[in-house]
Amino acid sequence: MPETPATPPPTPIRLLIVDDHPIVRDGIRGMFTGDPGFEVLGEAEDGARAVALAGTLNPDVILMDLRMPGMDGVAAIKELARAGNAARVLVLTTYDTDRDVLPAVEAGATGYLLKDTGRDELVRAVRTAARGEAVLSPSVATRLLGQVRTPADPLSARELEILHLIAEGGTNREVAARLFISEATVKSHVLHIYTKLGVNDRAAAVAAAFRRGLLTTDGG
Amino acid sequence: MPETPATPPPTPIRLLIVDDHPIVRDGIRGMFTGDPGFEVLGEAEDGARAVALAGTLNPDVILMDLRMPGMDGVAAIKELARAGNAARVLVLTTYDTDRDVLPAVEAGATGYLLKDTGRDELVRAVRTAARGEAVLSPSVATRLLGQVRTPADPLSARELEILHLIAEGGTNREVAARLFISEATVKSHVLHIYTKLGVNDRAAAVAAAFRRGLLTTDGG
DNA sequence: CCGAGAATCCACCGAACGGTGGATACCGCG
DNA sequence: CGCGGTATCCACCGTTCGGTGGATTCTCGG
Repeated sequence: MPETPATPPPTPIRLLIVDDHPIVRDGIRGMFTGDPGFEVLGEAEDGARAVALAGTLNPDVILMDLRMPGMDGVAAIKELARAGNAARVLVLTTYDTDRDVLPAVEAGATGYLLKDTGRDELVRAVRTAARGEAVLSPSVATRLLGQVRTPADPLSARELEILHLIAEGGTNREVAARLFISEATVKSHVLHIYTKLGVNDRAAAVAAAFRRGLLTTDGG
Repeated sequence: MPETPATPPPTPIRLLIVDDHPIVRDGIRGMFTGDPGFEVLGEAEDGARAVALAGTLNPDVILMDLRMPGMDGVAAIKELARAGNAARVLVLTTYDTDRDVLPAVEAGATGYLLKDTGRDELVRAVRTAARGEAVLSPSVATRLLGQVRTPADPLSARELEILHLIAEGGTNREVAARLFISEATVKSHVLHIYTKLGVNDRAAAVAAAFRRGLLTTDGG
């Protein structure tokens, strides 16, 4: 079957891959290598390296992890915006907790996907992001909808500090002694924590905190 | 400098890659492709597929994720042992909670690594595992040492049930009404939970449960 | 300047918790 | 059969928690 006159091949979408895990970087690169619609410009293992490379290489889309040592993904997204870099940032990460999703979206990410995304879906998502259109994984979309309905108040530094001590089993009295404040003050903070997390007791507060990424299994 | 008479090239270590995330499978494969010391025989996205392929392909080492839909990694390791398959299983996963590490090790895994393992370390680990020697990431080794010192008692089904209700903020009285038992019974279970988790109050119990994988952020 | 939020603090009081020291019944295993 | 673990249940009591309804001071942004 004769073809219509050949049109020039479209300019490939140029990618930068940012992830602290070598396996993941290799996996992502492997998904796009060999596809003429994409060109992998380079890789970075943290946010600072990503910002530097983006300034040099001018990618169309940056596939960005969030939790990385040194400068994390959110900080990098902010820095890219501050520097006026035109690249679209597509977050690709394991975590869909509130603590991860919202800051990234607020920082300016064009998309947010989880690492269980299949190859075809990822390719489509990168194309969508390159056009400047938003792309969200279903669980992230659900979580954002939830946020629109019931916006969560962030805990203050002091409240977070007290939440950690509560999770270790500290009574209000022990927490007070630890922080050199009165037990009444601790109770005030505790009640504020409950209000913000929408719970009524310590156990539920701790659970909600884990689910929101405020407390983590690696103690940090 | 003249070389000694050439010895035949060593037989490559034959690998099977098992992970439900396409990105990760690609990444792992990319790490070994092109290295003449290894041959990637195939890939599987869950435990059942892994067992079937291992029976057909007879790999030397299986790189196995644990949390997968359908048959998970631990069940697959057990099934491989039951079938007398000689392949060494090197667990490669994101999670190092007690709930993940111990069952895998008990099921017969030769090694346990986390996905932040770099390429060189992973290659070394695969070689080690192929020789039948154990290989553990530092955090997993630490956790196993902790288990040897203070073996953890598993929570009974009832205790787990109550733990979930506590994490939702249920008082002992509410939990009792929910389960059609007396408040005294709930308190007995609660105290047993504390003893087994090594804590003294509900909040610490919930935190410990999340850290051990007994409670998870996806409600399951 | 004003208002909101964060941090600090108080008193009071009923509810709930944690600890103690028991008890019985059932099941599975050696 | 005996033992250990699980599930169920009790009474008592001191401690802690959660709720209520305040208060003051400081900082920051509009």
